Amino acid sequence: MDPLNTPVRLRGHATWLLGQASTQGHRLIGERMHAAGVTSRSYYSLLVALAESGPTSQADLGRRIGLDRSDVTAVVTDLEERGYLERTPDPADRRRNLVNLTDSGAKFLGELDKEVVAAQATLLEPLSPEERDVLLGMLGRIVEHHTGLRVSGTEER
Amino acid sequence: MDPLNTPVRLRGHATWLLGQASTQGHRLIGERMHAAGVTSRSYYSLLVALAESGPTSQADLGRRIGLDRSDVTAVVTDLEERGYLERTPDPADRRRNLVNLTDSGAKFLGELDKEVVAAQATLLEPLSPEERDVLLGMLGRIVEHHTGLRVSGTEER
DNA sequence: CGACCAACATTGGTCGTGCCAACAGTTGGC
DNA sequence: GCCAACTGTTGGCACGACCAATGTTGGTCG
Repeated sequence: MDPLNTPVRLRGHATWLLGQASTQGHRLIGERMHAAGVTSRSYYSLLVALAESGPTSQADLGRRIGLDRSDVTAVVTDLEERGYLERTPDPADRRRNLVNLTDSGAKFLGELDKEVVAAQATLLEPLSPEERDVLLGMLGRIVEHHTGLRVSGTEER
Repeated sequence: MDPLNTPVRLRGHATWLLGQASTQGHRLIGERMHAAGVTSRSYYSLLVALAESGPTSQADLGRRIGLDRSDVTAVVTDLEERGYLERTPDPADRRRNLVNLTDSGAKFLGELDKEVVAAQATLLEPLSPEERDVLLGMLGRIVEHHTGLRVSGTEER
Protein backbone atom coordinates (compact mmCIF):
# COMPACT_ATOMS: atom_id res chain seq x y z
CA MET A 1 0.00 0.00 0.00
CA ASP A 2 1.10 3.48 -0.75
CA PRO A 3 -0.68 5.54 1.88
CA LEU A 4 0.66 8.81 0.59
CA ASN A 5 -1.37 8.57 -2.59
CA THR A 6 -4.62 7.30 -1.16
CA PRO A 7 -7.51 9.02 -2.89
CA VAL A 8 -8.63 12.11 -1.04
CA ARG A 9 -12.25 11.17 -1.32
CA LEU A 10 -11.64 7.94 0.54
CA ARG A 11 -9.55 9.48 3.28
CA GLY A 12 -12.37 11.78 4.28
CA HIS A 13 -14.96 9.10 4.86
CA ALA A 14 -15.64 8.04 8.42
CA THR A 15 -16.03 4.42 7.38
CA TRP A 16 -12.62 4.40 5.72
CA LEU A 17 -10.90 6.04 8.68
CA LEU A 18 -12.63 3.68 11.09
CA GLY A 19 -11.62 0.72 8.98
CA GLN A 20 -8.01 1.83 8.86
CA ALA A 21 -7.85 2.58 12.58
CA SER A 22 -9.53 -0.71 13.37
CA THR A 23 -7.06 -2.56 11.17
CA GLN A 24 -4.15 -0.91 12.94
CA GLY A 25 -5.59 -1.86 16.31
CA HIS A 26 -6.15 -5.44 15.27
CA ARG A 27 -2.64 -5.58 13.88
CA LEU A 28 -1.13 -4.36 17.15
CA ILE A 29 -3.21 -6.81 19.18
CA GLY A 30 -2.50 -9.61 16.75
CA GLU A 31 1.25 -9.15 17.07
CA ARG A 32 1.18 -9.16 20.84
CA MET A 33 -1.26 -12.06 21.04
CA HIS A 34 0.82 -14.09 18.67
CA ALA A 35 3.84 -13.48 20.90
CA ALA A 36 1.77 -14.67 23.86
CA GLY A 37 0.92 -17.91 22.06
CA VAL A 38 -2.54 -17.18 20.69
CA THR A 39 -3.50 -16.69 17.08
CA SER A 40 -7.03 -15.34 17.25
CA ARG A 41 -8.68 -12.49 19.11
CA SER A 42 -11.64 -14.75 19.89
CA TYR A 43 -9.54 -16.51 22.49
CA TYR A 44 -9.16 -13.36 24.50
CA SER A 45 -12.80 -12.37 24.14
CA LEU A 46 -13.96 -15.76 25.26
CA LEU A 47 -11.67 -15.85 28.28
CA VAL A 48 -12.76 -12.37 29.30
CA ALA A 49 -16.42 -13.29 29.03
CA LEU A 50 -15.81 -16.45 31.02
CA ALA A 51 -13.94 -14.62 33.76
CA GLU A 52 -16.68 -12.04 34.07
CA SER A 53 -19.60 -14.40 34.24
CA GLY A 54 -18.24 -17.43 35.98
CA PRO A 55 -19.09 -20.92 34.71
CA THR A 56 -21.52 -20.75 31.79
CA SER A 57 -22.66 -22.66 28.75
CA GLN A 58 -20.86 -22.35 25.44
CA ALA A 59 -23.93 -20.90 23.77
CA ASP A 60 -24.05 -18.14 26.34
CA LEU A 61 -20.39 -17.32 25.81
CA GLY A 62 -20.86 -17.14 22.09
CA ARG A 63 -23.86 -14.89 22.35
CA ARG A 64 -22.05 -12.43 24.55
CA ILE A 65 -18.99 -12.01 22.39
CA GLY A 66 -20.69 -12.38 19.03
CA LEU A 67 -19.16 -15.71 18.08
CA ASP A 68 -20.97 -18.50 16.32
CA ARG A 69 -21.69 -21.63 18.34
CA SER A 70 -19.62 -23.73 16.00
CA ASP A 71 -16.64 -21.46 16.40
CA VAL A 72 -17.05 -21.41 20.16
CA THR A 73 -16.72 -25.18 20.15
CA ALA A 74 -13.37 -24.99 18.40
CA VAL A 75 -11.97 -22.29 20.67
CA VAL A 76 -13.17 -24.02 23.83
CA THR A 77 -11.69 -27.31 22.68
CA ASP A 78 -8.33 -25.70 22.05
CA LEU A 79 -8.30 -23.82 25.34
CA GLU A 80 -9.32 -26.97 27.16
CA GLU A 81 -6.42 -28.89 25.64
CA ARG A 82 -4.10 -26.20 26.91
CA GLY A 83 -5.56 -26.58 30.38
CA TYR A 84 -6.96 -23.07 30.56
CA LEU A 85 -10.55 -24.17 31.07
CA GLU A 86 -12.65 -27.25 31.70
CA ARG A 87 -15.81 -28.65 30.20
CA THR A 88 -18.17 -30.34 32.63
CA PRO A 89 -21.69 -31.44 31.83
CA ASP A 90 -24.24 -29.27 33.61
CA PRO A 91 -26.08 -31.50 36.08
CA ALA A 92 -29.07 -29.15 36.00
CA ASP A 93 -29.32 -29.18 32.21
CA ARG A 94 -27.65 -32.06 30.46
CA ARG A 95 -27.68 -30.29 27.11
CA ARG A 96 -25.10 -27.82 28.32
CA ASN A 97 -21.44 -27.91 28.99
CA LEU A 98 -20.48 -25.86 31.98
CA VAL A 99 -17.29 -24.10 30.98
CA ASN A 100 -14.98 -23.38 33.89
CA LEU A 101 -11.91 -21.19 34.00
CA THR A 102 -8.94 -22.92 35.59
CA ASP A 103 -6.26 -21.23 37.70
CA SER A 104 -3.74 -21.40 34.91
CA GLY A 105 -6.40 -20.05 32.60
CA ALA A 106 -6.93 -17.06 34.85
CA LYS A 107 -3.21 -16.49 34.93
CA PHE A 108 -3.01 -16.73 31.15
CA LEU A 109 -5.85 -14.27 30.78
CA GLY A 110 -3.91 -11.90 33.00
CA GLU A 111 -0.97 -12.05 30.62
CA LEU A 112 -3.15 -11.51 27.59
CA ASP A 113 -4.82 -8.62 29.32
CA LYS A 114 -1.52 -6.87 29.81
CA GLU A 115 -0.76 -7.19 26.11
CA VAL A 116 -4.18 -5.94 25.09
CA VAL A 117 -4.01 -2.93 27.36
CA ALA A 118 -0.55 -2.12 26.07
CA ALA A 119 -1.84 -2.32 22.52
CA GLN A 120 -4.56 0.22 23.33
CA ALA A 121 -1.95 2.65 24.57
CA THR A 122 0.16 2.20 21.47
CA LEU A 123 -2.81 2.69 19.20
CA LEU A 124 -3.95 5.86 20.93
CA GLU A 125 -0.43 7.24 21.27
CA PRO A 126 -1.03 10.41 19.24
CA LEU A 127 -3.97 11.42 21.42
CA SER A 128 -3.89 13.15 24.80
CA PRO A 129 -5.62 11.44 27.74
CA GLU A 130 -8.56 13.82 27.47
CA GLU A 131 -8.88 13.18 23.77
CA ARG A 132 -8.85 9.45 24.34
CA ASP A 133 -11.82 9.78 26.66
CA VAL A 134 -13.65 11.87 24.10
CA LEU A 135 -12.90 9.36 21.36
CA LEU A 136 -14.05 6.38 23.40
CA GLY A 137 -17.19 8.25 24.38
CA MET A 138 -18.13 9.06 20.83
CA LEU A 139 -17.34 5.57 19.57
CA GLY A 140 -19.42 4.18 22.39
CA ARG A 141 -22.38 6.29 21.38
CA ILE A 142 -22.09 5.17 17.78
CA VAL A 143 -21.90 1.51 18.71
CA GLU A 144 -24.70 1.93 21.19
CA HIS A 145 -26.88 3.65 18.63
CA HIS A 146 -26.47 0.92 16.04
CA THR A 147 -26.45 -2.18 18.20
CA GLY A 148 -28.51 -1.29 21.25
CA LEU A 149 -25.55 -1.93 23.49
CA ARG A 150 -25.13 0.21 26.55
CA VAL A 151 -21.46 1.12 26.44
CA SER A 152 -20.90 4.33 28.31
CA GLY A 153 -22.17 5.94 31.46
CA THR A 154 -22.25 2.72 33.44
CA GLU A 155 -18.93 3.01 35.23
CA GLU A 156 -19.29 6.26 37.16
CA ARG A 157 -21.80 7.39 39.83
CA MET B 1 -24.98 -11.64 19.37
CA ASP B 2 -26.37 -10.36 22.60
CA PRO B 3 -24.88 -6.88 22.88
CA LEU B 4 -26.46 -6.20 26.23
CA ASN B 5 -24.30 -8.77 27.94
CA THR B 6 -21.02 -8.04 26.27
CA PRO B 7 -18.21 -8.23 28.80
CA VAL B 8 -17.45 -4.86 30.36
CA ARG B 9 -13.75 -5.31 29.93
CA LEU B 10 -14.15 -5.65 26.18
CA ARG B 11 -16.49 -2.71 25.80
CA GLY B 12 -13.92 -0.34 27.26
CA HIS B 13 -11.13 -1.16 24.85
CA ALA B 14 -10.52 1.22 21.98
CA THR B 15 -9.77 -1.66 19.62
CA TRP B 16 -13.08 -3.31 20.38
CA LEU B 17 -15.07 -0.11 19.97
CA LEU B 18 -13.26 0.68 16.74
CA GLY B 19 -13.92 -2.80 15.46
CA GLN B 20 -17.62 -2.58 16.28
CA ALA B 21 -17.99 0.87 14.78
CA SER B 22 -16.08 -0.19 11.70
CA THR B 23 -18.28 -3.26 11.33
CA GLN B 24 -21.40 -1.13 11.54
CA GLY B 25 -20.03 1.23 8.91
CA HIS B 26 -19.12 -1.60 6.60
CA ARG B 27 -22.54 -3.14 7.11
CA LEU B 28 -24.29 0.10 6.18
CA ILE B 29 -22.12 0.56 3.12
CA GLY B 30 -22.46 -3.07 2.18
CA GLU B 31 -26.23 -2.90 2.20
CA ARG B 32 -26.34 0.19 0.03
CA MET B 33 -23.69 -1.09 -2.34
CA HIS B 34 -25.47 -4.36 -2.74
CA ALA B 35 -28.62 -2.47 -3.65
CA ALA B 36 -26.60 -0.54 -6.23
CA GLY B 37 -25.39 -3.77 -7.79
CA VAL B 38 -21.93 -4.17 -6.28
CA THR B 39 -20.84 -6.76 -3.77
CA SER B 40 -17.48 -5.52 -2.61
CA ARG B 41 -16.17 -2.25 -1.27
CA SER B 42 -13.07 -2.59 -3.41
CA TYR B 43 -15.11 -1.66 -6.45
CA TYR B 44 -15.88 1.75 -5.04
CA SER B 45 -12.32 2.36 -3.87
CA LEU B 46 -10.93 1.47 -7.23
CA LEU B 47 -13.35 3.67 -9.14
CA VAL B 48 -12.61 6.57 -6.82
CA ALA B 49 -8.89 6.16 -7.27
CA LEU B 50 -9.30 5.95 -11.01
CA ALA B 51 -11.46 9.05 -11.16
CA GLU B 52 -8.98 11.01 -9.11
CA SER B 53 -5.88 10.09 -11.02
CA GLY B 54 -7.06 9.67 -14.56
CA PRO B 55 -5.84 6.73 -16.64
CA THR B 56 -3.28 4.66 -14.75
CA SER B 57 -1.82 1.19 -14.49
CA GLN B 58 -3.48 -1.51 -12.41
CA ALA B 59 -0.48 -1.77 -10.14
CA ASP B 60 -0.72 1.90 -9.34
CA LEU B 61 -4.41 1.63 -8.55
CA GLY B 62 -3.79 -1.29 -6.24
CA ARG B 63 -1.01 0.48 -4.41
CA ARG B 64 -3.12 3.51 -3.75
CA ILE B 65 -6.11 1.71 -2.29
CA GLY B 66 -4.22 -1.10 -0.59
CA LEU B 67 -5.39 -3.89 -2.86
CA ASP B 68 -3.24 -6.74 -4.05
CA ARG B 69 -2.33 -6.83 -7.75
CA SER B 70 -4.12 -10.12 -8.18
CA ASP B 71 -7.32 -8.77 -6.69
CA VAL B 72 -7.09 -5.64 -8.80
CA THR B 73 -7.10 -7.86 -11.87
CA ALA B 74 -10.37 -9.45 -10.85
CA VAL B 75 -12.11 -6.17 -10.01
CA VAL B 76 -10.91 -4.48 -13.20
CA THR B 77 -12.04 -7.43 -15.28
CA ASP B 78 -15.49 -7.34 -13.75
CA LEU B 79 -15.85 -3.58 -14.11
CA GLU B 80 -14.66 -3.79 -17.69
CA GLU B 81 -17.29 -6.40 -18.51
CA ARG B 82 -19.90 -4.04 -17.14
CA GLY B 83 -18.59 -1.29 -19.38
CA TYR B 84 -17.50 0.98 -16.55
CA LEU B 85 -13.86 1.10 -17.60
CA GLU B 86 -11.53 0.05 -20.39
CA ARG B 87 -8.17 -1.65 -20.54
CA THR B 88 -5.78 -0.40 -23.21
CA PRO B 89 -2.14 -1.38 -23.48
CA ASP B 90 0.14 1.50 -22.61
CA PRO B 91 2.11 2.39 -25.76
CA ALA B 92 4.88 3.91 -23.65
CA ASP B 93 5.29 0.81 -21.44
CA ARG B 94 4.00 -2.41 -22.88
CA ARG B 95 3.95 -4.10 -19.50
CA ARG B 96 1.11 -1.91 -18.34
CA ASN B 97 -2.57 -1.72 -18.97
CA LEU B 98 -3.85 1.81 -19.06
CA VAL B 99 -7.15 1.71 -17.21
CA ASN B 100 -9.65 4.25 -18.38
CA LEU B 101 -12.91 5.31 -16.79
CA THR B 102 -15.81 5.36 -19.25
CA ASP B 103 -18.73 7.77 -19.16
CA SER B 104 -21.09 5.17 -17.82
CA GLY B 105 -18.42 4.30 -15.27
CA ALA B 106 -18.28 7.89 -14.09
CA LYS B 107 -22.04 7.94 -13.83
CA PHE B 108 -22.03 4.69 -11.88
CA LEU B 109 -19.41 6.06 -9.53
CA GLY B 110 -21.67 9.03 -8.95
CA GLU B 111 -24.45 6.73 -7.83
CA LEU B 112 -22.18 4.75 -5.57
CA ASP B 113 -20.85 7.97 -4.10
CA LYS B 114 -24.30 9.07 -3.11
CA GLU B 115 -24.85 5.79 -1.29
CA VAL B 116 -21.51 5.97 0.47
CA VAL B 117 -22.04 9.54 1.63
CA ALA B 118 -25.49 8.63 2.89
CA ALA B 119 -24.02 5.72 4.81
CA GLN B 120 -21.57 8.07 6.55
CA ALA B 121 -24.44 10.24 7.72
CA THR B 122 -26.35 7.26 9.04
CA LEU B 123 -23.33 5.93 10.86
CA LEU B 124 -22.53 9.24 12.52
CA GLU B 125 -26.16 10.00 13.30
CA PRO B 126 -25.75 10.19 17.08
CA LEU B 127 -23.00 12.82 16.79
CA SER B 128 -23.38 16.55 16.27
CA PRO B 129 -21.64 18.13 13.26
CA GLU B 130 -18.90 19.52 15.50
CA GLU B 131 -18.38 16.14 17.13
CA ARG B 132 -18.11 14.49 13.73
CA ASP B 133 -15.30 16.83 12.81
CA VAL B 134 -13.54 16.08 16.07
CA LEU B 135 -13.93 12.35 15.56
CA LEU B 136 -12.64 12.44 12.00
CA GLY B 137 -9.72 14.57 13.10
CA MET B 138 -8.68 12.18 15.85
CA LEU B 139 -9.12 9.12 13.66
CA GLY B 140 -7.06 10.82 11.01
CA ARG B 141 -4.24 11.44 13.45
CA ILE B 142 -4.28 7.83 14.58
CA VAL B 143 -4.20 6.51 11.03
CA GLU B 144 -1.55 9.03 10.09
CA HIS B 145 0.58 8.07 13.05
CA HIS B 146 0.53 4.36 12.29
CA THR B 147 0.67 4.39 8.50
CA GLY B 148 2.52 7.55 7.59
CA LEU B 149 -0.48 8.76 5.65
CA ARG B 150 -1.17 12.45 5.64
CA VAL B 151 -4.89 12.56 6.29
CA SER B 152 -5.78 15.87 7.84
CA GLY B 153 -4.67 19.43 7.51
CA THR B 154 -4.21 19.27 3.77
CA GLU B 155 -7.48 20.86 2.72
CA GLU B 156 -7.43 24.18 4.60
CA ARG B 157 -4.78 26.90 5.04
C1' DC C 1 -48.86 -39.43 29.19
C1' DG C 2 -47.26 -38.44 24.42
C1' DA C 3 -46.40 -34.94 20.80
C1' DC C 4 -44.28 -31.09 19.64
C1' DC C 5 -41.09 -27.32 19.51
C1' DA C 6 -36.89 -24.97 21.26
C1' DA C 7 -32.23 -25.00 22.85
C1' DC C 8 -27.62 -27.24 23.18
C1' DA C 9 -22.98 -28.93 21.35
C1' DT C 10 -20.77 -30.75 17.46
C1' DT C 11 -19.39 -31.65 12.65
C1' DG C 12 -18.90 -30.12 8.14
C1' DG C 13 -19.34 -27.03 4.71
C1' DT C 14 -19.65 -22.32 2.06
C1' DC C 15 -18.26 -17.61 1.09
C1' DG C 16 -15.60 -13.27 1.11
C1' DT C 17 -11.26 -11.03 1.86
C1' DG C 18 -6.37 -10.61 2.32
C1' DC C 19 -2.22 -12.37 1.04
C1' DC C 20 1.58 -15.01 -1.23
C1' DA C 21 3.98 -17.71 -5.13
C1' DA C 22 4.90 -18.54 -9.65
C1' DC C 23 4.87 -17.28 -14.38
C1' DA C 24 5.93 -14.92 -18.91
C1' DG C 25 6.58 -10.63 -20.94
C1' DT C 26 8.81 -6.06 -20.60
C1' DT C 27 11.72 -2.19 -19.06
C1' DG C 28 15.73 0.25 -17.50
C1' DG C 29 20.28 0.54 -15.61
C1' DC C 30 24.99 -1.09 -15.38
C1' DG D 1 23.93 -7.64 -23.63
C1' DC D 2 22.59 -8.89 -18.85
C1' DC D 3 20.30 -8.77 -14.91
C1' DA D 4 17.27 -6.86 -11.54
C1' DA D 5 12.88 -4.93 -11.12
C1' DC D 6 8.21 -4.26 -12.61
C1' DT D 7 3.59 -5.66 -14.80
C1' DG D 8 -0.57 -8.41 -15.27
C1' DT D 9 -2.42 -12.93 -14.63
C1' DT D 10 -3.50 -17.40 -12.60
C1' DG D 11 -3.88 -20.37 -8.78
C1' DG D 12 -3.74 -21.30 -4.21
C1' DC D 13 -3.81 -20.81 1.09
C1' DA D 14 -5.51 -19.04 5.52
C1' DC D 15 -8.63 -17.00 8.40
C1' DG D 16 -13.03 -15.25 9.98
C1' DA D 17 -17.99 -15.12 9.53
C1' DC D 18 -21.76 -17.76 8.70
C1' DC D 19 -25.15 -21.54 7.78
C1' DA D 20 -27.14 -26.41 7.80
C1' DA D 21 -27.81 -30.88 9.61
C1' DT D 22 -27.51 -34.11 13.44
C1' DG D 23 -28.34 -36.25 17.95
C1' DT D 24 -29.60 -35.04 22.42
C1' DT D 25 -32.17 -32.86 26.11
C1' DG D 26 -35.78 -29.48 28.15
C1' DG D 27 -40.01 -27.47 28.48
C1' DT D 28 -44.84 -26.97 27.02
C1' DC D 29 -49.37 -28.06 25.63
C1' DG D 30 -53.01 -31.02 24.35
